Amino acid sequence: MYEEQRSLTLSHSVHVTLQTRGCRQEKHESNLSIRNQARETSCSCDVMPVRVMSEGAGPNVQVPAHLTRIPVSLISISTDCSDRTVKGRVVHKGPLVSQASDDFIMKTVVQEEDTEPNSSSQNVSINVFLLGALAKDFSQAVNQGDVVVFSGFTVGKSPTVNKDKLHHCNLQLSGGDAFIYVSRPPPADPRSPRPAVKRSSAPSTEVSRMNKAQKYSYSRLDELKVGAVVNVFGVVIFFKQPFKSRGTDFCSSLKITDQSNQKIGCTIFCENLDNHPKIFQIGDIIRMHRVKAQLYNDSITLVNTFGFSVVMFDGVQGGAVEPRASSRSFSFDQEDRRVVEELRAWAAGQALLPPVPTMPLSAIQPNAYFDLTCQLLAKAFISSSCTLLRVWDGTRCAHPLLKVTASPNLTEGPSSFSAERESLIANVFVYDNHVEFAKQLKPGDFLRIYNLRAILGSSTLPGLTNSQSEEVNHLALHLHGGIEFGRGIRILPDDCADVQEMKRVIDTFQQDEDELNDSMLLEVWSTPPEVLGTNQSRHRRCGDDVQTETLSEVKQSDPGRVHHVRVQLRSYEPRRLHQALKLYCSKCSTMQEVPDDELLAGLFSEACRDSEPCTPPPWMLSGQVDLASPPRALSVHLSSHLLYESKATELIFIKGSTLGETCRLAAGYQNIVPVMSSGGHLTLLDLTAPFLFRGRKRYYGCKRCSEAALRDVCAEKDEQIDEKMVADALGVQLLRFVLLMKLELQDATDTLDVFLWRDAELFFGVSAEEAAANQEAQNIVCQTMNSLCPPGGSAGERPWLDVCLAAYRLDDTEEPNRTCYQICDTAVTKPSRSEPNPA
DNA sequence: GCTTAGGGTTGG
Repeated sequence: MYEEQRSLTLSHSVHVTLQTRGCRQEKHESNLSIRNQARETSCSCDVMPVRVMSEGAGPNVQVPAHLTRIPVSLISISTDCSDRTVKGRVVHKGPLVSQASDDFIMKTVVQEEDTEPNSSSQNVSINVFLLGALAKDFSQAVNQGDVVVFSGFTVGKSPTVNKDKLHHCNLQLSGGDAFIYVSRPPPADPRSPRPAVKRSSAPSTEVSRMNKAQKYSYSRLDELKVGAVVNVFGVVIFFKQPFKSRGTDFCSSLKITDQSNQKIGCTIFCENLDNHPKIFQIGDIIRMHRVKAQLYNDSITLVNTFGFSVVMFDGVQGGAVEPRASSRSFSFDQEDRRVVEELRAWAAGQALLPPVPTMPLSAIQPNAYFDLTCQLLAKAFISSSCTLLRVWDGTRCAHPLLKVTASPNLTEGPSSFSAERESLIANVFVYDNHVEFAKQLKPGDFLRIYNLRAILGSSTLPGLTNSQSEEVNHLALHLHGGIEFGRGIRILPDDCADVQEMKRVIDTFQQDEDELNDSMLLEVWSTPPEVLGTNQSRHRRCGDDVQTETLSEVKQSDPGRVHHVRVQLRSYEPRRLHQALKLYCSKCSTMQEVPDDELLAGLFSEACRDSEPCTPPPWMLSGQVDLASPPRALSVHLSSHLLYESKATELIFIKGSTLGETCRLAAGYQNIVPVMSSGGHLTLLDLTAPFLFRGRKRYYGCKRCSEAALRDVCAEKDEQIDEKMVADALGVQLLRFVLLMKLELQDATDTLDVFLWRDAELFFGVSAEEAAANQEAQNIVCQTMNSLCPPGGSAGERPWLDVCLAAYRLDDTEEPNRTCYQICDTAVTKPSRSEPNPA
């Protein structure tokens, strides 16, 4: 046991940095840098989106270190391209096309040169579209034949793949996050076949002359001309969640208005859901670039065209103006802020409020239609056209809510909750097309469900038993099939204001709820992650050569590998430390709860009850200790063997003490073994209780693997009596304290549930045994979790972590294909002030 | 390859 622990704490292939900068900060910084960009363009090359690097030369512009290159052949629609670069030679440079005044577009083709020799040319040549000022810049600064590195791009499906036989995707660059790095051979090389670009190390001779940050001009909704490609702002007065069209794309349908009072329908087709506007509610403000005005039924509608981008803003007056973009790169400046605030002020005076209000569960009325912001706790299969979502928002509905019990094997998430929590849970039946969407929802997700209907009575509900038919006056919620009235479900980000508000309510409730979490956890973890604990997988350690991957990439990989990820901790279970402590038997690989003091106190008082005289074994010396309050006698037994070695008091067997008394005695003696009389013999207590107390530490034995009996402990004179020696003598298989937590990791691409178990001690820098016994160790664990996931904090307040994950398949006959993940070789290091922020 | 949708007074 100790050797294993030692090997854990001495494992030093550690890979964690706790970056001190959170998302929220990052957002502000990035806004700041965009503003700086406008201000500093004349004096600094650092902020120019097209930069020239001289290969192998001095202190030149460099591609920021946090960006990693992705081979062109690996690019797909689903690739997460944040922090990715693409490198290639410019093999074609198209003309600079002016779309509108001061808005340009340009196509170039780059070819990757240093890829696998057997890659086909189709895989390594890719179309790149440059939009806005970047296009103009590129046309001036870059020549055919130059090697360029792109970052801050988005990936789209190439519509010309059959014609040009190039890569099936294209790259699109526009706005503040997109950068192009141009590298040229060092000027010292006289044999360069291409015209030498004069360049010294001084940035003032930058080849690119950066224009001012792109200025977009926006059309009012009453001045749209059929056929024109325009940029617009508007207030959303109707919207549908994106739905699958009969064509290749998802379609978002919405209607917007502005100060002109024109109401304009908009249709957005995008194959990738991420590129659709993130509209949360009516009243949100939308900014669209490059939409085309078309005529339909004598009215103008707006449809997205090439280079389309959309950004949403909350419409509430006085709130922060935070862009909610649907593309990695977008522009945003003070001018945008001003327009948003003007629209907010104007809309506040209009009757644009939703016809269907968003309301908490506490406000819903029978038969009403409403939007609900809630957290998903569990979902259950009802039928192929109906799924049950069990949700709550922390408020109590004024009407009794229908209780639904779904079969645990058809349920994702806990199949039951505490009575208190059950009384707050609303059952939402979602039908037809929403069933498909509901598949991607995970317990814990924050949702907004649009156009829900509250209905009394259960007689017609699917999947309910007769015993529930008496609940005729109970409310159930229904999300009917179809997309009319904006019916649908949306996952809300954690940092959304409404979610934050709801979390505050939920947290208050959760603090009162406690012991039941444990049974929930056991349900979630029906299989403890023991597989990794075996020696055969010990070699799966991480190495420095492992590249950082996104969570979505990790999920797509086969198990059996180690991954490096950069993630935030979205949530974790259990919230209380004592529930994370478990007892683990390394012999039979089972895990069990640590019994609580109430249970133990009962066992001790039970053990006191049998007061019939008993014969101690012959090797024992017996005596009595008289207690004053309450007045009674404890029998004390010592080993005669140890007495002979002058170590008699180093191991004391005690009979008749309460749990509290045993603990107090343990503070003064090295080893206390509680015993009891049973059938005229002295025996150990049931192994649910600790068989040994040493100071504040308690040691437990495995009921399954122990053959416990009272036997003498034979220690040599200078030998220390420890728990291992006592356990060996008594035939007890020692259980080891372990920490077991389930962490929900998150990055831009996905979320992933992982266990923290095998290397939990390394992670916290604390042994589980210490955490079970001493407050300081407990504080370290709690403080660590609080710093990684501040209670009530938004995503922006959570640090980014570099974590090593082992993916493995469960050796479980019930779920043979379930892949599990565990954090390994990862230690949390305290953020140091001197640590520089990455660029 | 250049479409797809184009809100509409609401079930289980």
